[in-house]
Amino acid sequence: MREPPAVTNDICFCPLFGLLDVIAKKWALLIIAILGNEGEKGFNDLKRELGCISPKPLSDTLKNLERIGLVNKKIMETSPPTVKYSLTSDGRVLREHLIPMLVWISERGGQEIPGCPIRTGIHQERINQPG
Amino acid sequence: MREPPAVTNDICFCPLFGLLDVIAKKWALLIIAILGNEGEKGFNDLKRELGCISPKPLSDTLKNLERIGLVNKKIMETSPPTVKYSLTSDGRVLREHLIPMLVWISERGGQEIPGCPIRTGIHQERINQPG
DNA sequence: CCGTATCCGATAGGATACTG
DNA sequence: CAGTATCCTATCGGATACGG
Repeated sequence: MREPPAVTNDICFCPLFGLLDVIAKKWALLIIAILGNEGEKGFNDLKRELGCISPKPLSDTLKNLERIGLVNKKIMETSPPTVKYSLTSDGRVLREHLIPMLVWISERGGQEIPGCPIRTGIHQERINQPG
Repeated sequence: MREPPAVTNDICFCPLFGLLDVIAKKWALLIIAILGNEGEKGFNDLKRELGCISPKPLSDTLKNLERIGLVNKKIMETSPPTVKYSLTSDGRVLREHLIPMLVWISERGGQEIPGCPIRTGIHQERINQPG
């Protein structure tokens, strides 16, 4: 990115970029939305609910979300070890802001993709339950 | 993207992707936020306010936002012609959902970038005025 | 079950120069 | 002023195979 504006009077959005660089991506937003449902989820739970994501972008996104403190990863010492992802408290706050936006987007209607068992919109009850 | 899930019981997020593919990017979100301030803006107004964006991504993003009906482009037949970008009514609705999220993000604090005249947060009055 | 490794294609996005 | 053109790099993200 080019040097930020030098003049002090200018507004600079850099304070937003630490988070925006991670969450302003479709998978990240959906993961935050989904993680608030029904408590903790495993890697493959998420993969299944997202429907069409490859393991690599899911893994990458989860690591980034964990790094910036929105997602918590818990490893239980069972055998085999059980892994559970959940939102941190910050993640839950962010989600509260995010959900109305996603609901509106889904209600406005999106792209129809051939072969997709499309819904008229996201089922609000699926993304609006307390985490 | 891989084929969406075939089983009807599965949730599919495809309805979200038409919009998400465009707006789930840092520049798009900031442009929607800024365009709601102080009425219409020209290309270089936006460029200046965004602070560190190259003309190509700005041009690309504006075209995408216009294509999906969130941004309106008006060309006035002055000489030289005057171009003004503004939010459509849908764009304004989306922005209403977006702003609280951006404000929270900026208040939580982001990345400190060397050379950036960083603020403790976005000035809420700058992104919260009626469009 | 939970990923990592690898490879690959598509695209976001930056720098710069230039045009009407 | 409002972009377009060109080139380039980085990264997003998919597919598949594999390992703990």
